[in-house]
Amino acid sequence: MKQHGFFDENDRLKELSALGDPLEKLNKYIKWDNFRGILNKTLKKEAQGPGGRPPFDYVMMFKILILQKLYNVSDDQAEYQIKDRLSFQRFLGLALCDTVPDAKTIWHFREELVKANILDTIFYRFVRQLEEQEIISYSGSIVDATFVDAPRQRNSKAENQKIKEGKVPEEWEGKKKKHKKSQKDIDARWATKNKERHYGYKDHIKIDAESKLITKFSTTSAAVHDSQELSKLVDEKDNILYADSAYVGGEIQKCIPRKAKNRIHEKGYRNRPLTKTQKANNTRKSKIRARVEHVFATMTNTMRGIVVRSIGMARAHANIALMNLTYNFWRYIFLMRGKRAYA
DNA sequence: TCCTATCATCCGGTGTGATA
DNA sequence: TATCACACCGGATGATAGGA
Repeated sequence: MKQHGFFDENDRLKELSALGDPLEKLNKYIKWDNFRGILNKTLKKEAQGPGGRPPFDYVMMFKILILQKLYNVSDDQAEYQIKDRLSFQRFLGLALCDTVPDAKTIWHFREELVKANILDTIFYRFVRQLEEQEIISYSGSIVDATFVDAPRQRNSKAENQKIKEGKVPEEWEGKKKKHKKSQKDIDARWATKNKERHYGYKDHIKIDAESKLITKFSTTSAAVHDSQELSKLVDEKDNILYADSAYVGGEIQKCIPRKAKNRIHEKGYRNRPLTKTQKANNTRKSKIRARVEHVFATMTNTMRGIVVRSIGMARAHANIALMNLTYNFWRYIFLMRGKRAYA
């Protein structure tokens, strides 16, 4: 395992002064044992015989994945930081003398969850808990998307052309080249926004306007337009729907439930600019819609970036699900801690 | 002692930033 | 622009730990 400096002193001080001990609060407010059932059901294998080394506690392993998303650390870093930090050990319920899972064990655990495709189930199970507690009200919903940058590939033009066609370049095929193929992301795509180039995926989310909790999400490559995923995000629970002008269009209106009030921004066109009234309407809508930007800001600043380091859509989707779930945990402890009007 | 999950290590591969 | 060091991902395999 590699050990190297990752957190500088400023990080530590910032964390201590601004957040107190967030991990302690995560343990206080999140009922981790609620996830034990689904994790055991999915991961526990039938014993093939007597004996065998016992696996690490699945809930503890799951908490490690949340730690990784909260602090944006790799598997190797997670192993090192758990050994190094008492706050991490306390969060996981480990004593100083306890064995810490190897970086590869963490990788394998995540891989099992990806293969079983249960991170969505876990995410929506937590959303249901929040609905039952009436923390999510659906009095207003906001839809938006953000780029999730992935490691940029250095493919040749010909290789990129093949990938665009949905094929795998021949040079990556074959027994000898299986390592190369496993390192190549053929699902991530390029996209440009505000003259900035992005490579990777998109996290399309719907949040509850009042609590700023994520209630639904979907993932695509970065090249898919925001509006294409709207139908997957809206549902009958939505009463008022907010979104920016990227979601304007004839087909789009069809997927909005009839009872839902449409508060999507109006869009100006060439030779048909917005009127003063339309601009004023957009400004009024913006006051609510902007709340979704706070979600992305928390992910960028507090959770140290919206990125994935994995390869392929399945793993990226799992990592994005974990990221959204971690954000919801974070937001939940904030709401529970203050017990004050939502900021 | 057996069985098997996990560990340790190696290898192949990519991306990024510093430097010349 | 090329090269290098470093950090990291993903997979394979033999060794090891620990319960029955």
